Parts: sequence; structure tokens; C-alpha cells
Amino acid sequence: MSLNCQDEVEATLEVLVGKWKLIILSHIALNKTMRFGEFQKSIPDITKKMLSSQLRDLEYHGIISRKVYNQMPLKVEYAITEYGESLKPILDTLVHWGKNHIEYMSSQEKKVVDSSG
Amino acid sequence: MSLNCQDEVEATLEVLVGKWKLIILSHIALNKTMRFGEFQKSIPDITKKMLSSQLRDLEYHGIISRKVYNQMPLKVEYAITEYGESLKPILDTLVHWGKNHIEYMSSQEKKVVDSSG
DNA sequence: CCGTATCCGGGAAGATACTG
DNA sequence: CAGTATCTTCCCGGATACGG
Repeated sequence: MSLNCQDEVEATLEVLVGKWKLIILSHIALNKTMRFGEFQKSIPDITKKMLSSQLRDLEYHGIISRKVYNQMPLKVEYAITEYGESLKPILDTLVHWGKNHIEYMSSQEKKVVDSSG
Repeated sequence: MSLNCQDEVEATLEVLVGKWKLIILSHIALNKTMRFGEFQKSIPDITKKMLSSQLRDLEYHGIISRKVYNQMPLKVEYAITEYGESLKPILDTLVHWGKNHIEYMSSQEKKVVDSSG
């Protein structure tokens, strides 16, 4: 057995690496199923190219599924898989820490303002 | 209040982004305090430059501290801060998921082998 | 022993135009 | 509506050499 956990962390990072994957997951984890255009509305700064490639990566790793409805206008629905749901604890800890970190940073800001006044 | 948690995830990612930060953290979280050379031994693939820059980033964000001992040969000790300890739940979930993911992948491998035989 | 300085390539990511 | 194709830009991260 390994004493440190480098391999495990790296294995996870391989799936989650990329500027937008965790952002995408934070949205689809809440909505269960989302369309391409819904992602674009939810994440205004992402380009179609990046959204497309990140979704493909996540699909490749079995985190999300992609279903095409053969109708006009075209409709594609992305859903989080059961395996993808297993990432929720990671998302939760990230959100929790981020929330605290945002508060922490704004409190640091105030300190700087106070000490300068 | 926000319904999705994009800001929180992004805030966390800003601190943890970079090829090596979570790897570094997975080591120092266990050892509490580590020297520069110990990191290099533990993470053979990292270059001095990357190690140095990632450590500086982490120090800047208050995750680790840096203490220089004015002696020859030079000795520098990095320690995880209390704030850095608050990242442990993230590390734990990453390790836990990675462990499961590694098993999952090796089981998929076997399936492929079986179905081809 | 613990880094920094400098140079550089390659991949990540953006902009834009086009397609079924 | 849901992407792909193409071109370009940027900067992360590697290699190497040098400094305190």
C-alpha cells in the first residue's frame, strides 16, 4: 500500500483537469440534465469550442451522457451519469471551501482598509 | 443567494489551479512539515522551478508557510497552515474518488480482455 | 542546500466563420 | 439548435545554467 496518495489524486485530476470541467459539473449536478444552450447561458464566458471539448472529455470518462433527439430544431441533452454523481462529494467540498474562502478574502480586504485609514 | 455554485468553485480553483499544487498538498498534509529537497524526492517528476513557483503560490494564498533557518547548509521548512488544513476534506474526497476510479478502470480493462478472449 | 534567471516549445484556450 | 474547422494567441511548464 502507498503511504502518500499521489496516484489517487492524479487519477482524479486526470478526469477533472481543464478550465471548465468542474464549473460544468457544478451546473449539471444540480439540474441533472441540461442542453448545450443551457450551458452557454449558465456559463457566459465559455466558448462553444471549449464547452464542446470539455463535454466530450466528461462523456469519455463516463461522467456525463449525451442523448440526441432527432427533431428540428436539433435537441441534445446532457445528463450526469450515476458514476458522475459519485463526484458530488468532491463538488460539495469545493463549494464549501470556496464559500468560506470568499468570506475569508473579503474579511482580509476589510482589515487592509481599516489599517490604512 | 446563488442557486448554482459557480463562484465558489471558481474561488477554490483559483487557489488550487496548477499541475502540482494538489500533489504537493497531498504530501505536506501528511507530513505537516517538509523541506524543499523532501518534496523533490517525493515528487521526482517536478522541476525545481515548478516546485518553487507552486510553493510560492500556496504561500501567497496562506495555505503553507515558509521558514528559513540561517545555517549552513541552508535549511528551509515548509509547513501546512491551519488555513491549509481546511483543504483536507477536499484532498480526502479526491483521494477517495481516485482510489475508486483506479479500481473502476482496472475492472473495465478486465472486461475488455474477457470480451476479446 | 535552496532556490532564481533565462530561454523556449507545445498545448490550452480564444475568435471567427461555417455546417447539418 | 448544436456543434465543427481553422487560425491565432497566450502562458504554463520543461531544460538548463547560474547565484546566495
